[in-house]
Amino acid sequence: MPKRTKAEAEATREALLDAAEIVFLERGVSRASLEQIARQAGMTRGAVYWHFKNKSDLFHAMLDRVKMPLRQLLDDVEDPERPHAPLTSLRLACLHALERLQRPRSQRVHTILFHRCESSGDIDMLGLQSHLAQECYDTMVERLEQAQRDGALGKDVDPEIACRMLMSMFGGLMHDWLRDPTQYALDETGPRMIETFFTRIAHLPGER
Amino acid sequence: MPKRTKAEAEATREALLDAAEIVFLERGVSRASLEQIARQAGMTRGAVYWHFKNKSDLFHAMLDRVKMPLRQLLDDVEDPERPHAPLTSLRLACLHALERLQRPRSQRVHTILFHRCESSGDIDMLGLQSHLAQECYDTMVERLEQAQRDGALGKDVDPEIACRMLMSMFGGLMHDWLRDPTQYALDETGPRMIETFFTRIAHLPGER
DNA sequence: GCAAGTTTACATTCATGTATGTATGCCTGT
DNA sequence: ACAGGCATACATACATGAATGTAAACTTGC
Repeated sequence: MPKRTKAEAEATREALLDAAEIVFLERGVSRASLEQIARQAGMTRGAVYWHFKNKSDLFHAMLDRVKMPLRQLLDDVEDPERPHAPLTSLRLACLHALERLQRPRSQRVHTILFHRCESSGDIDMLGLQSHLAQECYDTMVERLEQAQRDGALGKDVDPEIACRMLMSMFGGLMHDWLRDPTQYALDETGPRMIETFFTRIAHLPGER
Repeated sequence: MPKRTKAEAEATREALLDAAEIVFLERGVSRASLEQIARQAGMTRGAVYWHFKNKSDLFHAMLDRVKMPLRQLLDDVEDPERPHAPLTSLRLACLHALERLQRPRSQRVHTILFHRCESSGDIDMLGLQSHLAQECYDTMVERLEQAQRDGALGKDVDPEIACRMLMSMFGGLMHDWLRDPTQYALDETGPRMIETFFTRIAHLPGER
């Protein structure tokens, strides 16, 4: 029964993306065939090739549905009326990101990114990740330097090093937890890690 | 000119593993064909199938050449005559691991593990990683609990949380740096991150 | 009726595994 | 010590299957 209405066509496009998430997740991106994805969505490969140029295009379209730059995370937690201290902003943004990560779609896609795909040739995970990381680094280091000027950072804590620590810790946390979400409760352990990091990196009461 | 001496056969086996590292690295594990690996080693697929059961077997053999459990790292830095404080042991082990990571073979293989392979079906990265991580967690948490009993840990620092933080940070550091080793000098930034972590997680002078 | 959306059919490529060929190293008996 | 004989260490050839991309057919909204 080909040729649906325009809205139905858009629905099959979404169904194909949903299917891609499922199949990529359980078979891995490279072993997943477009045939399997199409069947998962109740379609045939023809539908895939109509909506997407090829597997790589489908993959990137899937990513676009969950993209969320740090900038936006910060905007979400920042109130233009009463701005937070820079460390507070970063901390809240991290907590917010943790919450989002647990949303089913976000969790699926990030699991795929970390554990179910390899960077090579037509996908180029590295360029994508590097770009994201650079942007993240720039905005974070900015806040941390401000925090230092405010005297909010521990005296021997270098902003750039703290920035790398936070990025590595957060990325590593995602990596570890997504590998096996049953090993610990992210919504308990995650926040405690974030809290401990910011508490300890900050200028402590009693510290000279 | 087939049929080499026993020593030569072992040499071709090593050559095949070297070739696998190179081809896996630049093409990704799934896109790498045994043909390409064999040619990289100056052999044919026959040689590969003689020495290894299939690609998965070859892959695991490649991993076996760089395996280094945390236990061994700790043994390397610990002097049975004069044992270190637990936090010192962990710190030294981390630094030692960073050094090893920069060795060409280790760097290549870990880059493959983090960025050039996907967990699915006959490879099962997840089981492998989970096992490693669990072992790592257990031995680290042990030391951190000892550190806490010694009063060496900051008063609001939970050993299990600190353990996850360190593991995530270290794993994230590897992940980030291996993605693009030119972005920063690991032998500068790495140690400074480790130092900052242990300094700040430890009980600080002046802390109540 | 025309074009959007989807199916079916087909041609091509490519990796895998296996089976077979083959020359050489190694060993054993004498 | 050396002459078979056998297992080793590969190379080559082939059969198979699976995935891709494209072209053509079909079906329905507008």
